[in-house]
Amino acid sequence: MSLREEIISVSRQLLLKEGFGKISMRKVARRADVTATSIYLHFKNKDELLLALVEESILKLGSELKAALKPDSDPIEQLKDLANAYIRYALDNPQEYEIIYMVRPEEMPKYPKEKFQQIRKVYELIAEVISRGKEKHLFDVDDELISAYTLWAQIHGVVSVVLNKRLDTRIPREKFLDQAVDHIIQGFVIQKTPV
Amino acid sequence: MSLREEIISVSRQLLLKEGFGKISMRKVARRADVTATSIYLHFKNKDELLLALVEESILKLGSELKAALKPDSDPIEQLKDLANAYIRYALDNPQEYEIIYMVRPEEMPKYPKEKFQQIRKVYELIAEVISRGKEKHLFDVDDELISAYTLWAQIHGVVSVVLNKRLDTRIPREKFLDQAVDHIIQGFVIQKTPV
DNA sequence: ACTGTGTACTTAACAGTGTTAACCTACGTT
DNA sequence: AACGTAGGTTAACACTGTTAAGTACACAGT
Repeated sequence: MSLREEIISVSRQLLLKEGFGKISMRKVARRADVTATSIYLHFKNKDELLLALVEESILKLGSELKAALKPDSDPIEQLKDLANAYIRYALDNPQEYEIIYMVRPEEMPKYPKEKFQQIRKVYELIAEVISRGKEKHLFDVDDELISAYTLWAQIHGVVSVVLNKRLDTRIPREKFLDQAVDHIIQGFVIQKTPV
Repeated sequence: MSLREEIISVSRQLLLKEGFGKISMRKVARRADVTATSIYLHFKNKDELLLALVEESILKLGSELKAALKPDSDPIEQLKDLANAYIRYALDNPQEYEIIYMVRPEEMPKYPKEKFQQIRKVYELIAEVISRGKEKHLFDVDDELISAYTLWAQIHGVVSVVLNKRLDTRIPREKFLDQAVDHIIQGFVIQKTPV
């Protein structure tokens, strides 16, 4: 294993054990049995190191979503499965999820798009499901890519409130999550009032 | 002005100018013309200082929402106004908004509830609108408090994606926000298919 | 008038942070 | 044999949050 890989592996361990906020160059270096400055031979700075972890986490999230997508279900069920898989991943792997949104390198705006093509693939996965539902006249959407982002954002918000411990203590977490998913999905489907 | 107030005021200035991540005890102290240790006479630690700023921001957000609520509109319109006011506040005051969600004191779980009663009032503002809509058979909700949290969470997610610059460059921001609000509101209303 | 108490502040220090400049050393190529 | 370079090192800079100990001063009780 190259030192670069070793550094990432050690950083990952630290991420899982203590969260991304407690990753420090010196701590990583110590566990990789090198000096802190050596890391700079393989990563431009700390942001780039963390970004490597972000990429890994996005990939993992993407594969979880892909695994949750049953190809024969109807689009509404598929969307629900995707939402629940997303929530499950986030709550089961809070550290790995958080780093995706919490790390914001300074140069983010002008960051090479290639780095984010993996995340686009995830969006397109959602967009496809929405497209299929639109064809079947199940979903009431205008632009499916925008809708995919909207769906993602809404679920992220729900997850984020739970992870940030901002949920009212009176509200049971599971009930909140279930009801949130219902509302979110309902925002996309065309509803037919049973006459 | 007491030193405590002066410290908060200076911290606020720093928050607005550089964001919450760049607030440091020594920087605050320097601008308040005292030493860093003096801050500890008025705040238990940095988290408590930041929490004071969080409270201020929540209060401000709350009053913006209250101002946006036209008492004579129908609940659907009211909900839309609240959502848009929320988004406007967050995008116009990113630093003040971010600190609300980004600061997570270690002892958050067991944090005194009183501190968060202001934010509860905001939730209850939303919950009331939802309740009124429920009475008028406009909204399809189970528990209105949970729905209020859900709505909040969804909007936060949408805002957060924009603020974190995670929005696809192909997607125009305004269109995304409009469509997101539409979807979110639609998730709450009972739709009647025009026969 | 003298002593004591408490408040509000300071200085000095600890243990850590990201990052850079300068240096060293071993290996592969010419 | 000489050179260049890849991959590491040490030392240092300028920060960070936080604590222990010390100081200066106002006010109260005797």
